[in-house]
Amino acid sequence: MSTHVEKKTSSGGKINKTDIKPDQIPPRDRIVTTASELFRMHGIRGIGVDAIAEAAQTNKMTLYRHFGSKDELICESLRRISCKADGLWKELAEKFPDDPAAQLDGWVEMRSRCLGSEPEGCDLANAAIELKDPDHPAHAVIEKFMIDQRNQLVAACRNAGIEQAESLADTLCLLLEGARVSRQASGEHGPSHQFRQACEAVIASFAKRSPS
Amino acid sequence: MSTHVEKKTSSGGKINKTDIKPDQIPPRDRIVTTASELFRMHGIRGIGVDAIAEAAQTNKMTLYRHFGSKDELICESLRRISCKADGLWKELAEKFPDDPAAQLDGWVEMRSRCLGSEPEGCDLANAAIELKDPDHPAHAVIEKFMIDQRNQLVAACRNAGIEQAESLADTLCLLLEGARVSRQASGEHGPSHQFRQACEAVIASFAKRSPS
Amino acid sequence: MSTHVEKKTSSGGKINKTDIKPDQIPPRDRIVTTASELFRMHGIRGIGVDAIAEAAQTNKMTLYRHFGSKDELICESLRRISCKADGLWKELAEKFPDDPAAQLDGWVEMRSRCLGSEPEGCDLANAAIELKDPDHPAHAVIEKFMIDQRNQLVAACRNAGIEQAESLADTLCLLLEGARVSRQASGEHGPSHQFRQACEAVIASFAKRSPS
Amino acid sequence: MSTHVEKKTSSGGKINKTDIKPDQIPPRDRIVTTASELFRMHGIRGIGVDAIAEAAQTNKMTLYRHFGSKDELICESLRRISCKADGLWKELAEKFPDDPAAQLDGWVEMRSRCLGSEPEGCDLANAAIELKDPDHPAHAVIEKFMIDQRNQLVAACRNAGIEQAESLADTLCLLLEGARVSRQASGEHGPSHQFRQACEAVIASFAKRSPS
DNA sequence: ACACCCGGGACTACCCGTTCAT
DNA sequence: ATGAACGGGTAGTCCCGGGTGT
Repeated sequence: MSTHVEKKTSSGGKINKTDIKPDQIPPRDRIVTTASELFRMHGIRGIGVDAIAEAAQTNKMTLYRHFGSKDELICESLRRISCKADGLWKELAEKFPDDPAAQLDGWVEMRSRCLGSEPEGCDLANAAIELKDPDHPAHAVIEKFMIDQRNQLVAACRNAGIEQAESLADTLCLLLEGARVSRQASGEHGPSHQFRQACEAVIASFAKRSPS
Repeated sequence: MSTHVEKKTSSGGKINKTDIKPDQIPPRDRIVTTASELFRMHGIRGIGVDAIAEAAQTNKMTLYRHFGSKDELICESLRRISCKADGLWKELAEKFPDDPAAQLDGWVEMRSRCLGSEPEGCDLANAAIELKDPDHPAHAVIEKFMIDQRNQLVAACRNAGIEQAESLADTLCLLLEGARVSRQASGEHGPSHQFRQACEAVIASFAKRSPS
Repeated sequence: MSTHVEKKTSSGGKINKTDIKPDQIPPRDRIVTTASELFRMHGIRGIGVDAIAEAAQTNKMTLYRHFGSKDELICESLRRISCKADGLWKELAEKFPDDPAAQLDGWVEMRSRCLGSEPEGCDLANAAIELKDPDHPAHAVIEKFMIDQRNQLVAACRNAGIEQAESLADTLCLLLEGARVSRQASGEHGPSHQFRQACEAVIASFAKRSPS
Repeated sequence: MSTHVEKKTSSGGKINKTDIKPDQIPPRDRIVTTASELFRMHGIRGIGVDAIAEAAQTNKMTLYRHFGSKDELICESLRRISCKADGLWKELAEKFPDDPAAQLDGWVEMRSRCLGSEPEGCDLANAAIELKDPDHPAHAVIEKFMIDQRNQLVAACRNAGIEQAESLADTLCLLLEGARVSRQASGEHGPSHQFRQACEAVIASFAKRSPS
């Protein structure tokens, strides 16, 4: 497992056009970012702190001064990811102000596109599956994230005038998680391709029941 | 066995032929069964061949004579599980002969009950998530299983008179996988509790569109 | 540990620093001590490195890092035991200072008591019997030990004023080894019970011949 | 176990003494003899049934038909050896008829010579040391042998007019066993060279106390 | 920032006692 | 009756993991 740490984000994400040094960003951030990426690629158990430190262009000791244990790093990594996911709703709100239904549709659209571009599925859900031990501190992070996601979805549904917002939100959660895991297990031509249509159908079905 | 200190033959002597034999079942089966269970409990990466051999009341060498590698054992274990899952459809067919709609409902019912009793979700899907390496031989097994499952679901839908059987089957797949992973990530009070209602609603929705 | 299923770090998390630490003593010492005990109980050939490592609360690799081979471990174990036996003479010298005859009697007394409390006999002698291969490195350790033991016995005899110190020492050696092996072959009611009286008689006999 | 002893005669049913074949002796005997020798050379645990069968110019199956288990073979081997040892006393009785004292001296002489020619010591005692498990059937054989040996020594002593025959016999036993084990642990120049003199001195000492 | 330690997982080669198919 | 196969086991190797002291 050599370094091979080239940032593939020249196309999207962090644009660092000004920095010649890749390490202008503080080590802590570099470590978390690198860790997240490697966790996603190889699984949490599949990558070691050694490789993370090396890929982050630092050393194990610095890593341990910042995090104390791999478990802490895992948690921090998951926390960051969940923050980034939160930002997504703000984007939608900005993109479709005063149009909750469009926000909901936008969510489906966005998630649907992610299914193609991010075949690794949901990092948080994957972590939950990989970390069987229910006492692992990551589970708290995961659970909180899941609740937040659902709440935001519920809010979006409610704003969109859906009466049974909770039910719809739950259903959409199931479809999303299902599509993500199905993407990993069955490939891109499996049931996950049905995600968008299923969402739209379900939303339509719930909207019908609700007096708009 | 803590220290293997009890020898059986040259030092232990006696062994009346009626020695405790908890293992009428051949070692190979014991190993696969035990492995499946331990994989489910601790994850594939979370359990070692040594522990499997010990739990199967045999030793590492016998394990390796039968399987050659842990990867082979993983594949065999997944194959068994997928066989068992196949049997499930036969059960439904026997239980509701000549009533395809009831079979479909029975599937929902059965899956719904499993969600409560088997919090570890789908072993195959979990394995797909844990085994990131796309070249891992297990992926072939998993993919085949997923296709089979989907096909059987498609057939059931079609038999039940659904016109867009593929779409419904895919949607149900998504809901099921989603519910299973959500069960692990969010606990039993998360979106997974919505599985049954969602399935029923979706089935009803598809049935409506199909002129039976 | 039956299944090693309890992981410590990545899945177990928490580990408060005050984790149960029954092992202030370094692994190397634990291994040697444990090995000595298990060798004594089950014979050198009767116990495996795996069982030793497990009983020493470590693993095979650590064992091999410290010793390189089971044979080395055997040698080290025997060396330790022979050191402990050396300390015995110091005890006697401290207990009976300036009274060589009492030291000799004390030796008989002590050995006699050991016959009852340590039915496994002399580890070094047993090892010599079990390890038939004369090229085994343990034989050097054993031989050195035997010579040392005899020399100390000779010195004690000489200090006690015995003229034919070598002969007496050899005879006492024979009686001791004989008693120890007889203890194992014939039980505690066999000839070994005669050890003390035989020693005393022999000592008296040699003392008589020596004009003090 | 079914066929006991096959007929070894090459022609008809007569016992043909003109054996050209070296394996005129029945397989069972060959096996036991070979086993005894190999056990003595490599230790009981140090040799396998495979090697025994091969050395006895037969195969494992035949061995197992005759003995059922290695443990049985061990026992039989030890039984034979103990028989041979019994014969030794008869020899002495024939050699020195009506002279018990000479028989005792002869015993010492003979044992002393054996110490030089048989460096492996007493097979029975060695077996007792190697087979730590007290439940091993061999221990019964060993114990019986030891008792017999002691009894015969006691009888010889008593016949020689020793009053404290038991004490002397026990002492001689200790010296013999001690010499044998010392021979293995310390080599031929160790305390075992003192065996003869020690025996003679002890006998003389006991004889003195007894009114001849 | 390096080297080190302990731990452990996967795997190999070989042996032993026993049974079975031939 | 003979060799192959089986179930069990042990010594030993390699590599990587997390964590610590320097």
